[in-house]
Amino acid sequence: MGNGDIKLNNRDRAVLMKTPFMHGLTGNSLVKMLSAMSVETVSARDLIVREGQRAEAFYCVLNGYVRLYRLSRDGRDADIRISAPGDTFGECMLYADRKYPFFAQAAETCTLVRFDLQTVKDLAEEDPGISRAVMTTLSRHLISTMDCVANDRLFTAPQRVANYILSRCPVDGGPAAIRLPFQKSLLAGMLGLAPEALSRAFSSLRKTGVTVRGRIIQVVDVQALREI
Amino acid sequence: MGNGDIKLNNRDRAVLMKTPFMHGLTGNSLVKMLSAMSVETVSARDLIVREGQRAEAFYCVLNGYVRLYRLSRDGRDADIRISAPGDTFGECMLYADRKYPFFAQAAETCTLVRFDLQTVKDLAEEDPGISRAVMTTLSRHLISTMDCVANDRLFTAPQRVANYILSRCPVDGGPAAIRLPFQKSLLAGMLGLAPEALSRAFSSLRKTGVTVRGRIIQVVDVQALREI
DNA sequence: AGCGCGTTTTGACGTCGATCAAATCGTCCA
DNA sequence: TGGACGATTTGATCGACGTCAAAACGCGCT
Repeated sequence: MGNGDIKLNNRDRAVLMKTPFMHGLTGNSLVKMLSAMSVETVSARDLIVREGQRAEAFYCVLNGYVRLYRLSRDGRDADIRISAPGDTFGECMLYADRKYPFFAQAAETCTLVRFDLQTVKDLAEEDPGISRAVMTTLSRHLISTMDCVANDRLFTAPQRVANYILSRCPVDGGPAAIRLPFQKSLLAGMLGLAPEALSRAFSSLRKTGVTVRGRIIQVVDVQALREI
Repeated sequence: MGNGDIKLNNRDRAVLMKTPFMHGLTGNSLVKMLSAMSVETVSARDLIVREGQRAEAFYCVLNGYVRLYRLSRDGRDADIRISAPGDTFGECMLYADRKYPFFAQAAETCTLVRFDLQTVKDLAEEDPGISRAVMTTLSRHLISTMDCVANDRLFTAPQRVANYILSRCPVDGGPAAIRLPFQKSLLAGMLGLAPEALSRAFSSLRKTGVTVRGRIIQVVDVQALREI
């Protein structure tokens, strides 16, 4: 703890500084915040937090992707959220139960910043800027999680995949190509699908002009995807 | 606006005062908060907010139930959350987009308190107690919405119904009876089911000792429900 | 360029839940 | 108490998605 961001490379530092937690911090608050932070590197498949474990920290992803999920008694798992670089997770524990309500697992090698919950909570009492950062982050997460519920309940697999593609496409209506930033199995979990269902959804989108080769997705007509 | 809580009956006032927004407020903040509030009564099926509408307020339910939902292009709707007495909704707009991401509809006649977003936002800057209330509420909503995603993805209809019953049963393991506080169709939407599916889930629970008559649900053995 | 392993795709099949329609139930009112 | 109306249940059918197994692919390695 307390080793600050000294070891961060430029890219990681830039990601961290763009988060609301670090963005507009004044001198003294910044110093204190740095003392509440430490940097961690975890390997693919490592567990970062366990459901039911007492919560003492929340995390910011600098590099890689983290899978938040829950298990059923018979061992099946369901993803709740995928945290990308710049995202935090576990910040909902600042003002709630003491136990994590999910597992967090590194989907690949990840660089994380760990924030001590109690310290940040204390800081938030003094610095409205930090409170604001917490509220902003919580609000966004709440809204995106509500989106997730609505998507699951309203849309079929091909529609959810189309929505995902659209969310990563430039806004114009013409052709586009995107590169998935992670494995398809992770995308499947993110959309609440089995990998096989994701694969079938992609092939059902071929007739709408979607071509998939490895992680590259090409779209003939972005506008047409919207009509699905 | 600004008519305060003068018109509230005792029950409604008690509900309001138990919310984190009003609970520990000091004199001056309390006065200001009161000036940001107004009381509204809405009839069954009235829309309280519309998706896409510019957000200028959030709400606290004092009486009745409010359905937050989204529509698909072809007119189907999906519930995202049911707000019960004591719950707030729309508070995620304090630090996020300006447009509501859902519709809110009174499921029955409701009494609500309307909070002006900008005023509360300004108040939160000065009063850490208010910030704390916002963060507490957002955290709880985020966690319960994550629970919702996990439930949808992990459990079948009968399991979700069993979970709901258990969440409203006294903790001990023996027999119990509960009364649904709303129509079954609302419960169905809450659990992400069609009303017919809820009905079938109830009847599939008969073999586990669950009896339903109108809004009364009787459970022979609470412990047995947990094993489903 | 060829090999080898983990990921993804495809096929076959079963189950769950949505949908539509019709019957029944509950509750409110006169 | 008898209706009447909306809510709920039941039945029949269908489509979407999960699961398991096997084939194909992609990618990194030498």
